[in-house]
Amino acid sequence: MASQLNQDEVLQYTSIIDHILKTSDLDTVSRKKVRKGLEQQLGKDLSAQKDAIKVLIEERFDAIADTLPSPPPQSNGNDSGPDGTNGVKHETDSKDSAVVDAELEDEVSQEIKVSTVPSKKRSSSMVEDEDARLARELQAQENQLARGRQTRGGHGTPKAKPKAKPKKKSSTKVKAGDDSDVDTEDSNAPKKRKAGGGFQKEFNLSFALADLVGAERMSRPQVVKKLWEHIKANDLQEPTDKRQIRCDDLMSAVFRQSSVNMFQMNKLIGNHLYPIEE
DNA sequence: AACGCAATTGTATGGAAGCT
DNA sequence: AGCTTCCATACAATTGCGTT
Repeated sequence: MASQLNQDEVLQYTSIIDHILKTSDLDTVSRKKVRKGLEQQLGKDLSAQKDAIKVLIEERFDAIADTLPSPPPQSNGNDSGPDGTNGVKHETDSKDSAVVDAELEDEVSQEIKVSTVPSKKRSSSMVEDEDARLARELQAQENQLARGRQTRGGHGTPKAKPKAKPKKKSSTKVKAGDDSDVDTEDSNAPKKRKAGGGFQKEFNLSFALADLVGAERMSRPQVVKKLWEHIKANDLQEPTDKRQIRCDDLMSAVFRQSSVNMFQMNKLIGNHLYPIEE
């Protein structure tokens, strides 16, 4: 098969392909789509020249991608570290929510561009692009690590809370404990994920937090548990609203606030958990 | 009295979509 | 049609308040 393209065809197809690519989203467009568009424009079936056209499309893709403004330097990229632990709030507070939203969106879209190495869309020929992407990804990760305090995904996860999911764990969850026991024999069931997921993952604790809970390494739930032990032992709950926790010296060192909301506490804990590197 | 929900994050899994 | 890849979602522990 694979009849080649003659000079005229190359010129003709190139201009059409260029047009299609320029009017499409390069992140989502596929060879197939371009070929279909080309067939549509020409009004004929090009399956006989599929291979040649495929090569041509990839060439044009590269060429056009090169002419586009290079991917946002992302200078800071992640740095917008929103919850920069303490004091950070003012940063978002001072901005219009609209502005913040826009920035957020921008950030997300950038991140998506970087991370979604659309291998299935771009296919094999874009290896160089892929390398560049990987390099940027690594760079971004390094930046994050360098910044030290990360809530580890705390702020970054673009899809972290896109939609308030209809979490209805409730009943199943309540009995999860004994469920898992029974699980062993009753394995014909959809086989839940074996315990040992994210909740069991241990983290290195910051000095302040380690001081507070009395251990240098713990999983998140364990930290929460210890914190509550500490809170109750010292009677740190606000009598009027028990969800409010008054911070004593040890806790102030961690949360840098005089009082903290129960849920906020969980959030802030993330700032003091660091991945354990082998 | 019992259950649902709120917040946090990492992992597993099922489904969907695209490509060959 | 089969394979690959990506995305969305459930779930794990913890507590206290609110609702039914």
